[in-house]
Amino acid sequence: MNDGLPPQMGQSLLFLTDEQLRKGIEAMFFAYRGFTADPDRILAQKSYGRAHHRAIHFIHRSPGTTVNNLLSILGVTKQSLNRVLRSLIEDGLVASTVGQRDKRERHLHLTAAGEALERELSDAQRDRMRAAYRAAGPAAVAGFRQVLEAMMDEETRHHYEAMKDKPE
Amino acid sequence: MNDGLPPQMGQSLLFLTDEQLRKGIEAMFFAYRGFTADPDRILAQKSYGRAHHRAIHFIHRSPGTTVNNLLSILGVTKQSLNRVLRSLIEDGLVASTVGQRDKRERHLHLTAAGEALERELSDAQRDRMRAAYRAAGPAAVAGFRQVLEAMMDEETRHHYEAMKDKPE
DNA sequence: ACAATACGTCAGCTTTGTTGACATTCCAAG
DNA sequence: CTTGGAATGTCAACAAAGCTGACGTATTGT
Repeated sequence: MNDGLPPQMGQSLLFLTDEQLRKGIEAMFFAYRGFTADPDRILAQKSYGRAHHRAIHFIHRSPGTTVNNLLSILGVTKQSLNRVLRSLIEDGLVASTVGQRDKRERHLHLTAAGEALERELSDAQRDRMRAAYRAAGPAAVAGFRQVLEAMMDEETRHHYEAMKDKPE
Repeated sequence: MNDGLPPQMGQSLLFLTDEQLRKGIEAMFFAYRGFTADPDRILAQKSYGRAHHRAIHFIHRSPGTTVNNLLSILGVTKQSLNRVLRSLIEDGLVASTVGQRDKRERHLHLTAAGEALERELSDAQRDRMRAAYRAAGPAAVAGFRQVLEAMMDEETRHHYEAMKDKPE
């Protein structure tokens, strides 16, 4: 339990040592690779990338979302998103419809084919997540989420909270 | 507490619902942005990228490591790593010395300037990590680490475990 | 009428990943 | 001892996906 740390250090602060923080940083780096590995394999077969996955995920989560809204969630430029979106629309995975109230807006939806790919990707990602959750147990999962939420940028956390409690 | 889930579901498995898994997936995505944001800002000023940060981090952790070893830790191709390494060597942040036993190998070390940048980057990253840890508390941090470790690939976890307990 | 907004696009650049080809070095089989 | 294959690392060229900047168009709202 003792990591060779100064015994005069308050016992309750041992988890804030540089050593503990470094382990957390490396865990984050290595875990993120695992987190993306399974979807990446599926995407590579279809010559898509992670950018496509992100767009598909959030269009699925917020059907009818506008380009601008997606932009601020993903935190990329419109030129960058547009490249991805264009290929998804051309391939018939995403439908873009002109807004009724405001005709400048485009509302984005997944087509049946888009939903199918979304399910394939999220199934793969959830499988790994489920295995990790099951191995770690409910208390660990609660801590996991707490730390991740505390790690987000202020603005990012707003996006996260906003879609946190949407019904499936 | 009840998320609108079927009441006949075992109480202990509520954390494994698709809904909970999706929240974890999104938390992971958003948190990783925060995780890299501070170092990214520093790196941009010096016209380096995340790849440079990763190389610097692991050379700092394992001084004298070979290119091949670094390769398997980072999980990229040697050509990709080489480009990054070359610029770091040209800029005098990394020293590459021919192996004594095996002259094919190059042993990598950080120079004084390299150590200085490493410290600047890891200080920035640790600050955010520390704030998150402090906000979440020691129990949450333990759970955080447990879930991340369970999320890694088998081979990746070996790399993680191997450098987990090295002295600073 | 006019400024602001939402979206799309063109051009060009950077980072960071990829494959392919190649030089050097080591080691082991013949 | 030589020689051929494996291992290590480098150079070249290409692709994905991010970026900035400029511009066009349609629509909205003042």
